[in-house]
Amino acid sequence: MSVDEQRRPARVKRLPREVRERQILDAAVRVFSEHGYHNASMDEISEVAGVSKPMIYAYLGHKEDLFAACIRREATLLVEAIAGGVRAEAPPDMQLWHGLRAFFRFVGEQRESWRVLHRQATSQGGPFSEELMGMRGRAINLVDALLVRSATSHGVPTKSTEAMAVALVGAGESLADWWLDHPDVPEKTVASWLMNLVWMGLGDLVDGTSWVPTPE
Amino acid sequence: MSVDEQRRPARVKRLPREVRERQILDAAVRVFSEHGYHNASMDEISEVAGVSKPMIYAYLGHKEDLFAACIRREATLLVEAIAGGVRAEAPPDMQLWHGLRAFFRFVGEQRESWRVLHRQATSQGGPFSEELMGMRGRAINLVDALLVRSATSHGVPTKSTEAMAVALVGAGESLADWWLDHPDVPEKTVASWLMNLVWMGLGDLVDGTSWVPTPE
Amino acid sequence: MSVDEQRRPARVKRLPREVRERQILDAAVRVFSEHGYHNASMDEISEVAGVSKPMIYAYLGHKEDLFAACIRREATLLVEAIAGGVRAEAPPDMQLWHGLRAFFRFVGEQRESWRVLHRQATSQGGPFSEELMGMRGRAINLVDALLVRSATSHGVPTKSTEAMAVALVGAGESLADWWLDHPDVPEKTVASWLMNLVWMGLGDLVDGTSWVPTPE
Amino acid sequence: MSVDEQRRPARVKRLPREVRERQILDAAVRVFSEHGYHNASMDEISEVAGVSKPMIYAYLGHKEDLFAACIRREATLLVEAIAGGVRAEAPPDMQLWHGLRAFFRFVGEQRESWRVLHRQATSQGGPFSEELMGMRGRAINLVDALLVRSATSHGVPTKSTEAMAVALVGAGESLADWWLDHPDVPEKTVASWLMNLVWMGLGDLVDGTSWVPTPE
DNA sequence: TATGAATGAGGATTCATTCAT
DNA sequence: CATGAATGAATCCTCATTCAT
Repeated sequence: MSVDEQRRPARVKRLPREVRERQILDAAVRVFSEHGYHNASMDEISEVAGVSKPMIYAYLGHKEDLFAACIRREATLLVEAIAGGVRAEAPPDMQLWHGLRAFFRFVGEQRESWRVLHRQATSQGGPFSEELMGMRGRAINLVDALLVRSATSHGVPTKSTEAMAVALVGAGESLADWWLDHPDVPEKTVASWLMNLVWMGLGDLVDGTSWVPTPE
Repeated sequence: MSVDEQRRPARVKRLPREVRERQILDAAVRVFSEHGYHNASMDEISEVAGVSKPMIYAYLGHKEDLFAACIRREATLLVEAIAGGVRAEAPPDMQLWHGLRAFFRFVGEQRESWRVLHRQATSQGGPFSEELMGMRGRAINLVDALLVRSATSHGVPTKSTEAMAVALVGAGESLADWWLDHPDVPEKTVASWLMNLVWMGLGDLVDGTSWVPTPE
Repeated sequence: MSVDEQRRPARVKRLPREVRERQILDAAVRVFSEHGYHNASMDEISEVAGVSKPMIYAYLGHKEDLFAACIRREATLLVEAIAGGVRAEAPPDMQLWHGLRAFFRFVGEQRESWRVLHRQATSQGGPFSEELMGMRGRAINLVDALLVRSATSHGVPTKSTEAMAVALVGAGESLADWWLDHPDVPEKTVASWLMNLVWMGLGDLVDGTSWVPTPE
Repeated sequence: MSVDEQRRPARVKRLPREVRERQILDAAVRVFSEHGYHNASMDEISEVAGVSKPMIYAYLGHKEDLFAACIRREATLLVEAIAGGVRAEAPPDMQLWHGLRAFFRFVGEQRESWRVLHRQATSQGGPFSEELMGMRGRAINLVDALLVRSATSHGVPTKSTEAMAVALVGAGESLADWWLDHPDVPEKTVASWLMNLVWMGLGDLVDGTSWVPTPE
């Protein structure tokens, strides 16, 4: 089996639309993830997908639409993966823990998806940000909700929780990237590092402890 | 004074090379930050710089080189800003605190620089990553060093410090972005949020406390 | 009944060929008239016709053929309309008069047809000109015949009649276009304007009067 | 001298902008006139002009702009030609006569220009119509003014003059086209035919004579 | 008979880049 | 030192046209 056959689906004729759409999206994710949005050419995507360009345009629209479709699909997968990992009835810390593990598992298994979501979508302005920032925002809200729940259950003011959530999501993204370059570290370990950072760092939300600069 | 005159330096002839280079870099940072690397055109840069394109090529090379030069300059400024804020003789926590404040001050004051560094450079593959990732790496190392010093001084193993540093830098970036959209929050507040997250979260490095999942 | 149903024939299966062809031609005339030959897409025609593209090709051939068929049909209608208006036994002037009235009636009632014939067909080079120019030529010949008959019956030379006929047809076309933008003018009025111009202008054919430049 | 050299200007380097613009417009008129707006490709224009496509875009903008520029230039030439032929102090009939002669002279000498103006521009909807219809409108107004002057100076109502002018312009266009296919007829002859048609046909404006249908 | 699926081929447009002055 | 003039090389996108069912 040649490399080409590995990379390109054997060019099969007359498939139902649904299948072709998936083929195209797969190819697009691969190519966008590899070259970035701008350097990815519709030509290469069509070649990788084993489909002619007109089909891409017919089924998924312009380059922007195609990219948005990629993001939408991958982001949905990610969110579902995380949601699938969390147990709603568990206490807040366990919820966060399972969410983190699901997140890192996703990143580990779907490298290309993650790269498209994090690297590419974040940096493109305009129409994509909306699509993606929506997803990111949902993630942040989720974490935020967790923090608020923890905090209020301890009678602590919640003013900074949104910012905290933002910080944590950023930490997670950054760590995920780092992990991609250090594949030897087991997923559980990375997750536990972040969990510790997060949970301990949120001590002040829980017990009111906080660091304050010593007056100079 | 017209808007144009504000934006474009009056086209003066026969300036020394040094000056021209600064003009060009200023323009490039502005344009890259506004449109992103790919959508920035050399034409616009030359126009904004008030310098003809051949000059740009003569002084700063191809588009990639120019972009790298922008990043190099801005990243250096950022690193210097941070370094300038830190006092070497202070205890680790105060060093981190001052570093954070300097970082947020830079972000607040040099929005365009920050956008180029964070948004643009991160997403471009290839030659820029190297340039930028180098800088980012240096920041991470700095934080790492701090963590290591704290940890070792308490006899705690240091295996995870690099990852921790990565996470913290990510949290900082993410928070900085968030802050750009919430300008009402004072710089000191944002910094203290992150400081608390960081410092408390690092508790385990210092005193061995850590969160562990309850066995299910 | 929705707008779509008004515009598109309900997609019925297994119609006799004749009916399908009419559906297609109707749609084609509509679309060509609206967008012009080049900007009309086979896709839109097939959609408007409520028929799949392969049917169009099977029944009416390539785009050019289809366009030619449109022109042929509409031109035939126009010629028939005019012929139907003329009474062969009437004197030349009354024949012209009735022909003109029939012509303007057609233009007023079949705007789309007229637009396809005049605007689109005229400007497309190549295969259409032939089809259309044939029709136009027939119209011109008709007028020409009338002029010749009038002239010879007065013993006047007929050298310029063809050119005169051409001029008159052009005047009619131009006036018809103008009329489309001035719908308040009654058809009879427009017709009489042109009739007067024509008939009086042909005075020289009839009685030998003519305008000659005064020697300078 | 080869055919190519005849057709394409020898590719000369580094000409001033003005010259290049004229070269490009010349080529564009030629190509548009030959293939029509839609079938004319920017590639062919650039080739005929002996200039690369980017120059065309830099100097004259998009295809639409280029076409509009062609029309504007040619229409201006035509109008100037006619204006140059008319003597303002002459009586109305002589003015019309000289205008007609100038018009036919222009058509005879600038076949390509005429084809672009009449065939192409007329049929393209949208942006061109405006440009051209403006010119055509001016021509019509000119004729109209002449008619009005003649009519009022004879105390005749002027209601239909605009329509008459439209008809006459249409007759002129049509006759000009016909003439292109009958080059043996001398220009003066064609002009006089039209002049007679016009002037005699306008008799009713002047002396109140008119044709009326005999009641049936 | 009728169509959803598929594509070859070509067209407009835009840049980064470089001469020649 | 400085630039107006010029282009090669892509890229996105669309459309008429045709299989295979």
